[in-house]
Amino acid sequence: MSFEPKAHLAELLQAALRSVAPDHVGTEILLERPKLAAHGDFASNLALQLARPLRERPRDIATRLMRELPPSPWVVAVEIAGAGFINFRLAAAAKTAVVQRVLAQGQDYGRSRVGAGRKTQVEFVSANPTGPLHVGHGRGAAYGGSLAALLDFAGYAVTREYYVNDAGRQMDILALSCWLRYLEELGQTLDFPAAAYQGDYVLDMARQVHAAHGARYVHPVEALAVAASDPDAQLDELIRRAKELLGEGWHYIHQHVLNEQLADCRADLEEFGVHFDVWFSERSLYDTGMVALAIARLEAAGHLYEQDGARWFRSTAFGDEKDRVVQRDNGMHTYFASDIAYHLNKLERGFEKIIDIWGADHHGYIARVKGALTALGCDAARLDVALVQFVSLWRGAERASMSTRAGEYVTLRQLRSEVGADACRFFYLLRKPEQALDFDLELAKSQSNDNPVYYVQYAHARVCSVLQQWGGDPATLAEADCSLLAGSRELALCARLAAFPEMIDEAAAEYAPHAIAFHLRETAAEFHSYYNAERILVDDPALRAARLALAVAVRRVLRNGLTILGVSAPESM
RNA sequence: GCGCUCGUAGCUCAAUGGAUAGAGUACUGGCCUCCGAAGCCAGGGGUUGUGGGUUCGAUCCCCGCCGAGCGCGCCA
Repeated sequence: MSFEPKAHLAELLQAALRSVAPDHVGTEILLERPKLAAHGDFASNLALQLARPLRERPRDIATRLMRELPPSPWVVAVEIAGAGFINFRLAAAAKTAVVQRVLAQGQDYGRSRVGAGRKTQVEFVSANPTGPLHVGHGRGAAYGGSLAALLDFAGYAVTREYYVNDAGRQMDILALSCWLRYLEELGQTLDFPAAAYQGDYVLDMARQVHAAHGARYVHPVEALAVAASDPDAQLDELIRRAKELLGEGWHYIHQHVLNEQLADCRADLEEFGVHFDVWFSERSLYDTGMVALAIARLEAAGHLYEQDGARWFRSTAFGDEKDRVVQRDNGMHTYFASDIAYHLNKLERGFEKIIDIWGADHHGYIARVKGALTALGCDAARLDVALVQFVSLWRGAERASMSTRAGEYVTLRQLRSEVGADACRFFYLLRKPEQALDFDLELAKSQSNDNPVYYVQYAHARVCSVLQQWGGDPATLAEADCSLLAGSRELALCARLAAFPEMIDEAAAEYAPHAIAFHLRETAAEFHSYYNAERILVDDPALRAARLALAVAVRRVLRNGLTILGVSAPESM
């Protein structure tokens, strides 16, 4: 039986609407599950919505709608309440049928087709491969990974992509840092620039180069004596000389540090349960001429101009605050230029929707990227940018430093090892992305035992434990007579299970995986409550089977939800 | 100064424009001879920063103000 109460009620209301207000059949039929049991199993505000267009009192409209509702064996009562809500009470069988539905659909329960297989790309993390990921990246990883899984579950054809910034100055600085450490490692004395990367991982990479190639890349440090007007200029000059001195060797070191950092980053994310389908190289955009092509297209369309020796994109024509440089006076393209090419490339790959997940500090970028797409004749509405607010890390009352350059920050690895991957992901996802997050390490560590994730996992493990105790074959539960589930807690649980697919659709539409975390916590709470109030393994075989079926359905929903969140569903803990 | 995001219980956070704003945590008091007490039950806790506006109805939408974070580079 594939009967679904919500869809059924919507049909009944649609029929009544056709009869009562034929001119307004397009009115959206909304059905919600009331918070209060006194308001029935479903409520519709249809009469309230019609009040204005019909110029009639909501309660009068509700009365007429109610009179025109086709009779249904699944509905036992219809009431008008409050300002004009129509409240429905369902027959018990209509409520408990969800249990068999969950058992039959298994890991696909909750999966929907709203995405209609539309090609969708989620690009996230995309951190510069210049050092270990920190807790801020962790939030982006948790959010992006779960959002991608959520959209996949909702029927979109999702590609998970990481944009590798392997073409920029930051990579040059890392390569330089590695080489300077290498020279130190070989006994040379030099002033390691304060603006270079200080972290120990740079030293590790330098030792690898040493071990593999000995003194092959040694050059006299006298050539590196640079008069420092300012730190940035000093670095640029050092990079220039390093390239000159090393020749091909520079490319080797550059590639080496890139490979090392990417491998480290990928392993880190995989251990966090976050997988990417595509690692897209920024450099490839230059190598294949895509950047030049994109800029040429903007030029041809008349959106570029020269000023102060640089080439500018007139982004103010598309709502940006100021025009933006795409090519510097030294001939180098800006990061923005490759980003234009990248987004153009994304659309050319046939994605109907591209979702960028950025740190909140990049919000000023949205207008210029969308502007560039519009200027290129693309539909900028196909790009959605989801901003993730910052994570500030605290050790008790003390704020932890988060400087990548200085190498002083808490890494995602540290966080995972201290708090655990499951707890980390759940903690990240327990708030919506636009909310700033204070992550107190002391708190996360000391409270890891009553972290909400254990609450949900515990409910899952409990069901497993009961099944083990029972010892029967869960497959036989498909024949259980679920109409025996008549208790208020049992019916509440059934309603909770039935709401899972509805929640999935809403969460997907709003890019809000945190809604899953909250829903699972509520599901677990109702199960714990039920478990304490009633015994599942009762003597009566029929009732026992019905309760076991309900428990297995709860376990299934918990497992399906946790899977989307990237959190494990342990059988014991 | 301008722009983006945010402001909800002591603390951390929820709530497609809907009915009496909800959880967790902390605090107080109960529940294991009974399927896992990482659990359950009960209790107090709020002028949703503030002042207006829109309407049948606003935590949500609009405007002002206060406060916090971020951005405003030929860096990424």
